Amino acid sequence: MAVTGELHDTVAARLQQGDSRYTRHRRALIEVLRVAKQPMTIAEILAVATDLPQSSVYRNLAVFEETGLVQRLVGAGDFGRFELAEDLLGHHHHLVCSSCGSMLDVELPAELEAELERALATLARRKRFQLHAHRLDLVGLCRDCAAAGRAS
Amino acid sequence: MAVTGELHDTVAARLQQGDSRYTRHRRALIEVLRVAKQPMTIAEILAVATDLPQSSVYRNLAVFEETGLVQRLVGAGDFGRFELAEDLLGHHHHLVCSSCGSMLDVELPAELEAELERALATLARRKRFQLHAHRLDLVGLCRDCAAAGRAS
DNA sequence: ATGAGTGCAAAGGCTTTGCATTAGG
DNA sequence: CCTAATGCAAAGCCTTTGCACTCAT
Repeated sequence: MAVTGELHDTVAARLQQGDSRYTRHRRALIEVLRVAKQPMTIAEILAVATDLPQSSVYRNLAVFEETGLVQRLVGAGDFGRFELAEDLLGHHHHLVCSSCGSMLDVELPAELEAELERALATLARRKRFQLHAHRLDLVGLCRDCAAAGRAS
Repeated sequence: MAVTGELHDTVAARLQQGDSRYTRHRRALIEVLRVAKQPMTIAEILAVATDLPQSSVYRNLAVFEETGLVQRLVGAGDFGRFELAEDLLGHHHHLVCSSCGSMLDVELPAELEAELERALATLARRKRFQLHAHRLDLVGLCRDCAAAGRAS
């Protein structure tokens, strides 16, 4: 969505609106998420950014989540995974590997996505549900795990 | 899907295949899930079945999950929710309330469901992903929370 | 300056486990 | 009978917090 350079400006601006500061650690955290090809667990983030103290990561992810800059997902394992929010990354869905727990971003064909949205809106209306968003995950084995032949 | 009476037989049979027993507690747990109109958290289960010790609930849900009789879901809050597996309950999706965390089962129009499945299969093939299942959640405000006007 | 952010370590809270006991088949 | 299941309480583990210090604006 936003160009690499723009991202940090967007984040900075959004944070300042809430009297929050865009500190070195926060910048590093956003950078980790930007570079990642997939939603990350906190453990993964800590492994990559060894200089970030655990508590800062937890606290800043919470701040980002409240600010709507980052969203928490849940894949196959039991841990949450974090990625940049959809308005920064664009709407998409996930390939969730039930063997290794990885999550990969994918986009639906625009046509289907549009039809799905229409249908869900209708369904929500019928159920008196105030629809804000939808999540669609494909669950199965990622390329690597399928090749490795493990089925767990 | 299965008629009420059949359910317990099905569960019993499935458990016996794995050298597991269908005990009083397990029966009670399945019954709680059967009666529930929506996926339940462990706290909710414990509140309803006050005679079930916590550790039994945890252990038995784990057993059921491994046996494929129950599946764990994650809604809006941070807790897992449990419901009978799809082959017992039928394929469906969820209305997830981001205010109160409740989850309600819903079915997609069969036509759309079929088309969605076709499209996802194609997508998976293209990504070399071995698709086993999909999850689709509608996120927003349930009828009650929307009426109450709370937006959190 | 001056309050948000940080860092360490302690506290918290849900979940899992150990072990002796009970009960299902 | 023999092994799985149970129940209590202890142990685990990820996450959250308290508090004094530091840095961004």
